[in-house]
Amino acid sequence: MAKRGYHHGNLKQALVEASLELIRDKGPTGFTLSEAAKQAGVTPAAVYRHFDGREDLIAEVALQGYRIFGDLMDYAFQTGQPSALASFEATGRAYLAFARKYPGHYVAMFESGISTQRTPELHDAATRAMAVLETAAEALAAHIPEGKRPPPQMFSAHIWAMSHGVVELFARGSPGTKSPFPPEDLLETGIGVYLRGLGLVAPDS
Amino acid sequence: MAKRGYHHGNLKQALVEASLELIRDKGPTGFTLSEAAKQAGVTPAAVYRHFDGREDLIAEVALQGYRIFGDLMDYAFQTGQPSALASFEATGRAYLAFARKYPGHYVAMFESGISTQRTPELHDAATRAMAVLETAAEALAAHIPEGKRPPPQMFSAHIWAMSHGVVELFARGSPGTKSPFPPEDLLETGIGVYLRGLGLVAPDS
DNA sequence: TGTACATCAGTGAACGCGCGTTCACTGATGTAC
DNA sequence: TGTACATCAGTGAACGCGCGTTCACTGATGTAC
Repeated sequence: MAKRGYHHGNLKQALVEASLELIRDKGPTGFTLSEAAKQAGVTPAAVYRHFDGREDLIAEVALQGYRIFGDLMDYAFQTGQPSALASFEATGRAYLAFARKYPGHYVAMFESGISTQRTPELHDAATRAMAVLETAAEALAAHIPEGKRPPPQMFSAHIWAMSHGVVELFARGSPGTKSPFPPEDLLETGIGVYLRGLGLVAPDS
Repeated sequence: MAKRGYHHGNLKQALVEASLELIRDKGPTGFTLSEAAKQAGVTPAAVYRHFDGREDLIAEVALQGYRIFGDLMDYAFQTGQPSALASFEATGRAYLAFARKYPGHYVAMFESGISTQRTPELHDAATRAMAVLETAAEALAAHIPEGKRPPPQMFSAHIWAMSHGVVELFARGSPGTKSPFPPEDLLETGIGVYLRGLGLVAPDS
């Protein structure tokens, strides 16, 4: 793929991909700029042609992650249309699917400690991804009788929290905990019960 | 408190408390054995009189955390008795309360990457804490018509996941995200909707 | 009460290591004429 | 097509740093007699 020789050809992206693997395998703690450089076949100093340093490299990984995540959420949302309910459920599932499919990005985004406020770009990408879930929640809220309607931001937050919790506690090998159920089932049923609680699903489906 | 002089008097616990502060302030990444020693007013080498090394020190912090957590869960459970519902809700709330009140312990337990399998002691303490939530879930399950009763482990997992998600995403300053609502409210309403979905709370309470 | 001595919790110096970062440099590429 | 030269992406050596860990040691404590 990349031309090899004195000039790498596509070092920036090669570094991102090396970082992705390292972050996935060793966690954000274990990730080092030097090792990422080594894995890309290059001197640590070369990294500074493309990034401001270690943090900046992680931030780029996270940025790409948020963009992929946003695309995935968008796609899931579209998949469920025109049903507000189906769209909402699909976006919930997309969270877990993303964590599974892009573990390196996921860790860079949610476990590396980098702030989404770091750059406007990063903030935008993160906001956009979240906006999809909120849009889905708003559409769903329209189906709830006006008087008893909670703010849509609130239940998008609930679903986001449950998704995140399921991923952290049961889908990643975190504290050696054995998951009592497949995470996908757990999230599916959790969202199901929740939506029933909102009166959006028949009690006896 | 502690006698000062050549002999510290209570160095082991002093190290645990220094670690607690460091972990709280700098995260598990920023925590170093040397700095913990320094903060306890002692040479790094002195740490090895009481711990096998850096990891072992973190593990002790986590162990104490799990014990406090277990006690808190127990207490919350008792508080809600004899109502199964009240007990269950109280244990859910206890998770967030613990994270707020013991942030250093919380981080050591859930974000430091140490495994609960590390020692039998640690495993026992972690298991015991979780067992309280499961007991509460079992008692609650008895109130659900037998046919439509999901396994109690499943909804204790749901509540655990939502609690954990709320803490990680909204109660800790993690990715610079502004919480749209107070975490306590978010968790309270989230659990409320969920329990309604289980048919355990009247739809119009 | 006083002395001898074992125990043990600390010191402090040293280590090797890998880290992130800097710097002057050099080799490859691409463009102007 | 060929040469001169600017640009730029890499090298490699060096740095200072703080880390976790080890070791022989020493000072304080507490117990036996």
